[in-house]
Amino acid sequence: MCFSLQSTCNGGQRDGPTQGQNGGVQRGEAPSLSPESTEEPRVLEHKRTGRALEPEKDHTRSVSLLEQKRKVVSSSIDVPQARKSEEEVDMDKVTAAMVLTSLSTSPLVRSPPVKVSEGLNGSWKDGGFTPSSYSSSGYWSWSAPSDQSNPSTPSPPLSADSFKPFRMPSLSGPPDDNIDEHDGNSLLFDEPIPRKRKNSMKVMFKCLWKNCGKVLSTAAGIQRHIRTVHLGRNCDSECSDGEEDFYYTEIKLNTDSVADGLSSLSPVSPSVLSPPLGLDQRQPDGTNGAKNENSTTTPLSRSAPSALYLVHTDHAYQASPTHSRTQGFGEQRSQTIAVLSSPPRAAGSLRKSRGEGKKCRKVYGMENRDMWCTACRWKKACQRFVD
DNA sequence: TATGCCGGGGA
DNA sequence: TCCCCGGCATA
Repeated sequence: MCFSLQSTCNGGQRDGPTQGQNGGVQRGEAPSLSPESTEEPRVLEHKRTGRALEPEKDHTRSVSLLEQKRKVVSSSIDVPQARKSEEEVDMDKVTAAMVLTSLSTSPLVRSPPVKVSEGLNGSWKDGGFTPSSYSSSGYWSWSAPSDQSNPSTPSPPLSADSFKPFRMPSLSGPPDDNIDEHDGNSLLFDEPIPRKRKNSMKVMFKCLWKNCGKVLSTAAGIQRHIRTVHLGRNCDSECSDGEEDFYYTEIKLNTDSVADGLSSLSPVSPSVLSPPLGLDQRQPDGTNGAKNENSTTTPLSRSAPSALYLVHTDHAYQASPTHSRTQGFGEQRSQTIAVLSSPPRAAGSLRKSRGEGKKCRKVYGMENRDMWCTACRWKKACQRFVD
């Protein structure tokens, strides 16, 4: 954005020792250096120095010309009274038009609407913000017109480094960067980080049905999907027993670390979060045996990029007691989810819990290692003192 | 930190 | 297959 305002950008260096030498630009002299930037510095100087009140001059000049016209007309034309009043009516119209025109071009009038409705490009350019606040480190900032009366208004305290990556794209960026001035100030200069963090996690709901993996943004949507597509129920959620709760999972996408979270979670991508195979291996009565644990967890854990997203486990236990018949699966899924949150190495292995009983090591001690069972010597599961 | 033991590698 | 060990999970 500094391309056509290079001189102005340099001139914006307030504290640098080379101010006025870097490019030979002093603030306030920018208008004479770049033909393309004549309007912005003019507005810039408008309040600060009072030297260049071009819009108001124009306004005054217009009114003066109008007055002269009126005088000329009224004096040079000797018309009948009726004709004269008609002339006056015309002149009144012209006057009104001129006044309106002048008012509409006056920056004092235009500024407030600029703050609300205009985009950033028009804002600073037309007087809403000044290019003089372009910092020496090369980042745009701005100040409200009311601040322009103080030439020494310091730059915002926020370091420009943290501000640049977010601010610059906004000039041509998405609409949500089109923030109003106050919001922008608070966002950019006060606490931008919490705001960003707030938006950095995106909660999605992923269907766990085999070969589906559909991802929806709402729980209701995924429930409806499961109910209608997989469970074959065409009724509303009223007739649901909540079984669909077990066929989707809630995932949190960290949009900070995932460049394009949804692209990696394409509904047709089975590599990200494979639906639990155990789902289709449900026993006829709808329950799942623990024997499905291995077949369920292994493919999930091996393929899940657990570093990229977190699996929210809360609703895994939100099932009402009426879901007790699927509790086995609930437990299985909770284990699956835990696996997803773990490093890939630990996944897939259902490491049996550490035995409580004394093992050869404890019984015989390290000094009597030759008395250990073979398994213990080999650091395998003890065969002598089996739990 | 100590212990149990899985997974993997070398012989 | 035997043997050993790195490394992880758990108490």
